[in-house]
This record gives sequence, structure tokens and C-alpha cells, in this order.
Amino acid sequence: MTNTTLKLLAQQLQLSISTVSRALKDHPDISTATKEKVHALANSLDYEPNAYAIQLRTQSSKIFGVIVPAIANLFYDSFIAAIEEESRKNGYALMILQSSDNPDNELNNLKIFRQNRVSGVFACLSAHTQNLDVYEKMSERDIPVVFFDIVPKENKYTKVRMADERCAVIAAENIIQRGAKRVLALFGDPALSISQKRKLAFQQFMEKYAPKTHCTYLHTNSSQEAETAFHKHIGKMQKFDTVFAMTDEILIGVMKAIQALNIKVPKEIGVISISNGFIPSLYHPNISYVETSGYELGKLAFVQMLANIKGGKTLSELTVDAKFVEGGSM
Amino acid sequence: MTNTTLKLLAQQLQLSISTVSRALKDHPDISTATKEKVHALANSLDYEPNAYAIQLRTQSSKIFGVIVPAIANLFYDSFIAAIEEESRKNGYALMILQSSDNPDNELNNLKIFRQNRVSGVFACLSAHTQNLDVYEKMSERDIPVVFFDIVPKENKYTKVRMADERCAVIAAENIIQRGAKRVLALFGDPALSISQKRKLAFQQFMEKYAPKTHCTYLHTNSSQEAETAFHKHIGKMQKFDTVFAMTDEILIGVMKAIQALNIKVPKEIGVISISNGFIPSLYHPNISYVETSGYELGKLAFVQMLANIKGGKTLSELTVDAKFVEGGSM
DNA sequence: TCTAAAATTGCAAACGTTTGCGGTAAATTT
DNA sequence: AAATTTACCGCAAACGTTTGCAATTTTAGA
Repeated sequence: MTNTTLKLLAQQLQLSISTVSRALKDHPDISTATKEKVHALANSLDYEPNAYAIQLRTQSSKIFGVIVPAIANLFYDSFIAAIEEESRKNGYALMILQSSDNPDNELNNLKIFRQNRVSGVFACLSAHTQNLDVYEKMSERDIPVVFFDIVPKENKYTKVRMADERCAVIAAENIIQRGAKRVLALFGDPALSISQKRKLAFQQFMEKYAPKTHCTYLHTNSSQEAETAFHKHIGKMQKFDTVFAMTDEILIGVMKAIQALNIKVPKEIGVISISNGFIPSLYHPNISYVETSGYELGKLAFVQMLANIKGGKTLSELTVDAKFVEGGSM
Repeated sequence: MTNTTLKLLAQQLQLSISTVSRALKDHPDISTATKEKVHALANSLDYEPNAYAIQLRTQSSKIFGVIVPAIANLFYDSFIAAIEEESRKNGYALMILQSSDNPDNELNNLKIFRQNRVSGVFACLSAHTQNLDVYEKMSERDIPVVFFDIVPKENKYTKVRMADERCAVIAAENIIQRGAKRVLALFGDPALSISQKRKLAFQQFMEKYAPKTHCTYLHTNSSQEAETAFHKHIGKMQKFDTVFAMTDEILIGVMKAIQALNIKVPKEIGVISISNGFIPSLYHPNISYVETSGYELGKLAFVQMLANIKGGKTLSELTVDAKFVEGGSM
């Protein structure tokens, strides 16, 4: 079946295309009578404006691009869910591409976004992206970019991210408050700035406010690694009374080990992590965690995007605050 | 900065727009010499074809729409990841919208898809969608629809889904093989056909091949409900020696209860579920499960879509097969 | 050298909108 | 009744491509 167009409506009504167009959008120039006629026919013929024609004509697309390392990820999917909601409210649609942490894909995805003339892109850098030229190219095209989560260091970009240092400090506070004597602190890939930031903040805080507490710092790149690391370190020397997991991934490994060894939480060991809350709710007792909500981050990113679109350049780095959520594991 | 267009290239090269257009796509009519010139300038000027103009002209969009109840979902996000991969390989981009299980949103999303003249849509019905007219409308527009996971009953549609009955039967087989005497079987929302199918198949198989095994069937709508149901039923009368969870959601509730009561798996109770594998891997021992891979389903859906686009109508219902994955919980 | 065929390139219409501007008829003011 | 305003509507260009066809140039055949 052929789509109904303005032209078709115009022919059937013996009107000009422009009149039909204006009638459809309640232009004051058009009389109420014709407006009604037009609307009636448009409805009965199921008229749907052709987005491409509009975008071609108006040079603006009502589509946002989103680029994440992976969609299948507890954090990113809630981020996406958030901007999807906001987008719909504001009449935008979303185009989502994943980089799989591969800079080549990243490049390609950005290209697709440019070709589709998206009105803006939400970007999470892939783990080891060095070259930001592609993003420069977006700016040249006047396409605003809001970076989230993994963001570039330079402060000429608009970025939103979690308050990484705050997260680590809040975790440290709670560990101290528990009266921990020996803590095992597990962090992620040491090459990632997020790992560095969190570790640094955590370490400094502990050394300053609880210098007598013995801390062991480890970096692990997967649940597997975390699990085996835990097994290894829990065995030798005195047992830890508290364990801190920087991410869900790490927490998962730790908890498997804890279950395997049948260690009682929180009696024999306290557990605390940084998470968006889903994984911690899987265990009994619920794991206490410092909340980093992908959902909140998404909402924040969206207002930044809107600001960028409306008010020209709004360069800034906003962070969503962290808060402690009591589980029962501390 | 103003985008470079064919017109611009043509002017600078003293060529016609059509020649430039053809040169860029290696049309045999164009001489190698001019082709090279054109490509060179296009590169240096960062020419990027305007997708909207192309789509307007060619009436085809290279975009697929995806509609899911929620992106933030272990099953759907892996489904999405799969079709995203395939799409990229085939030069398509994805437009993803979530229905939040609300038929109104579903309606609206479909509308956006139509307006954007997507080349096809992957749709998962929202839980209680009754009216399929919207999807009929897509067909009228010659937009193929591939339903996945939650699909309509009528067989005039193209659908892919998990082999629900097989899943349930495989689970039942393993339960029988374990020599279970008393099993607690937990299913999801009884209004959903997926729950009905799985329960029916499970029940029939058990009654046929293990009539002496005592089975208790329950429906729960959330992790919470599953958890309390487990607590309630494990308390009174004789303990169950095996529990079957139809979904991840249910498994989560069950496992929380099991942890709380400190019941040993698999010694005191066997656990088996239907899952894509992530949740079962979170526990020690890993939970044995019947695999329903969103990823596989995505791949399958994509070939169906391609078939539909290329070869006209290909109405059929394909299912991705289920297989048992040994954990250590049985 | 002339002609026919082959190799190149350009013209112009079309895709479906939006929108500045000009035009006509009706309503209002003098 | 003439002049002016107001209300309504249509013309046509433009957005950036693609593509059938015609036009031109080059090459080959005789």
C-alpha cells in the first residue's frame, strides 16, 4: 500500500499542499472549517508525516545517538532506559549502538550517527580510546556530545559521571564505622581512570582516618579473577573481617567465594560494594552498597543534552551524587 | 560548519551532481580518472551522504525498530545486543524503544517507527496487549514485523521464540533423573501464555513419567512473591527436595530464601531453572538451568527479518532450541 | 575519412515536506 | 461607494539525493 502524503490529501480535498500542511499544524492562517476537513481526511487515511522529508527540509532530526560499550550491562541498560524515557517525553527517538570496547566500532558508529544527522550523541568512551578526533568532528558539525561514565580528561567537553571519589570515600567511612581491622579492597582494571580514582580516594581516606586498619589492595579484571583472588588471600594469614568490591563484577566473584566457603555475612565478614543496587539485592542478607545509579546518570545526561541544544555550548562536568544504601552485610 | 554535499563537490570539480553521485558509488559509467578526483575531494572535505535525502529518495531507511518491554532486562538486553551486532554487519542501524509493558507506549512507539519509515520492526508484545491492529497497520505499510519472545497467537505473523514447552520438559526430565520425590514448581504470571505453556508441558510430563512424584505448583509475579512463597511452603509439611524456577526473577527469590534458611544446595535441596545463564552463575554452586538465550533468539530473529525483506512474506514460527546446562545444584 | 558503436557526462524530475511571499475575496473602515 | 484592512489560500523554491534518459565525446570499424 502506498503511504498517504500531503499531496494526496491536497488532491482529494482540492486544496494546495501548503494549505494542507498548515492546516495539519494549526497554522492561524487557515480557517477552522478547512482545518477540520483536513484533519478528518488525514485521520481516516492514516496520514503520517514522513520524518525523512521533514528532516531533510528542516535539517534537524529528533533523534539522539547513544554509544555504549555494551547494552547487556546492568549499569548501561539502566542509563539507556532513563534517556529513552526522557527522549520519548520530549519527542525524540534513540539510536543505540554498542562499541564492544573497540575503537573501530566506535568510529563506525559515530559515522552512522553523522550520516543520520542525529541532533546529539550520548557517548561512553570505549575502554582504551585515545584519539578524540572523531568527537571533534561531531563538534564541527554542530552535533553536541554529552559524555557519560567513561569520559575524556580534557575539560572542553560536556560530561556527566558518577562521583567516583565520593563513592569510594563513603564506602571507606562505613568500613571505618564498622570498626574493621583487616580489610580486603578489590578494584578493577588498573588502566582505567575510574579504578585509579576510586582506589586513590579510598586509600587516602583510610590512611588518614584509620591508619591502624590493615588494608590489602588488589586489582582484578573479572568476576573470575576476583573469586580466585579472594580464595587465595582469605586462606593465608589472618582472615579479613571486611571486603570492599569496587564493582558488581567484583562483588559477584567475592560472593561466590563466600558462598563456597560458607562464610557468614555479616558476622564473620562484612561486605560492601559500589553498585546500582541490583546485584546486591540478590543475596541474603542484601549487600550494603554505595549507589551509583545509571538511571540517575541518564536523567542528568539528558538535561545536559537539552541545555546544549537549546542554549548553545554548555561545557561542564556534572556528577550525580552517591549515597549509601544499607543492606545487612555490614 | 556547513555540511559538504554533492552539489558542493560538483561545483568545485566542475562536474554535474549526477556524475559526482555516480563516481562515489563506483558506477561503471564513470571514468577512472574522474572517480579518483571525486573520491579525493570527497575525502578531504569529509563528505558524508545525508541519510535523510537518501531515504527520501529511495524510500528505504536502513533502520530497524525494536520494541521491548524494558531494555534493562537480562534477557532483552542480550537479545538487543545480538540484533545490534547483526544490524551493524548488514549496514543497518537500530532504533530502540521500550513499552514499559504499557500498550499506550507500544502504540506510540510504533507510530514513531512508521514516521521514521523503518525497514522493519522487531516486536515483543507488552504483557497484556490485546489489540493487534497497530501491527496490521505496519503490514499495510509493507513494514515487516518479526515478533519475538512474547508473540501473538495467530499464525499469520512471523515469530521467533524460545521452545517453551521443550524447556519445561527438559527441566522435568532432569528433575526425574535426580530422583526427586517432592518438588516445588514456581511459575510466572498465570495470565501470560508463556507461563501457561511451560506449566502445562511440565505438569503433563511429570504426571506421565513420574506419577508418584509429588508436585506443588505455584504462580508468583515477582522475586518478592517467590521468596515469600518459598518461605511459606517450605515451612509447613514435609520439606521439598527439589525446586524449579521458571524464570530468573523467580530463581532470585528462591535463592534468597535458600540463603536465608541456610539450606545446602544440592544436598538438602536441588535447584533448577530456566534462564539465559547469568543469574545461575552468580551462586555457588552454579545453578543448573535450561538455557534460553536471548542472544541466540536475536540472531534467529535477524535472519527471519532479512528473509522477510528479501523474499517477501515469510510467515512462520521458529523456535530456538533449549539445552540443559549443568551447574552443580542438582 | 566517414559512420556506427562505445564510453562518458549532464539534464531534470522525483521523493515529501516547510515556508516566504504574493494574491484574492471578504470584512471593515472612512 | 471607495479605500483599507483582514482572513484565507496557493505558488514555488528549497532540502540532498538517485536515476532514466538524452547529449556529448571518444574510440573503433569499414
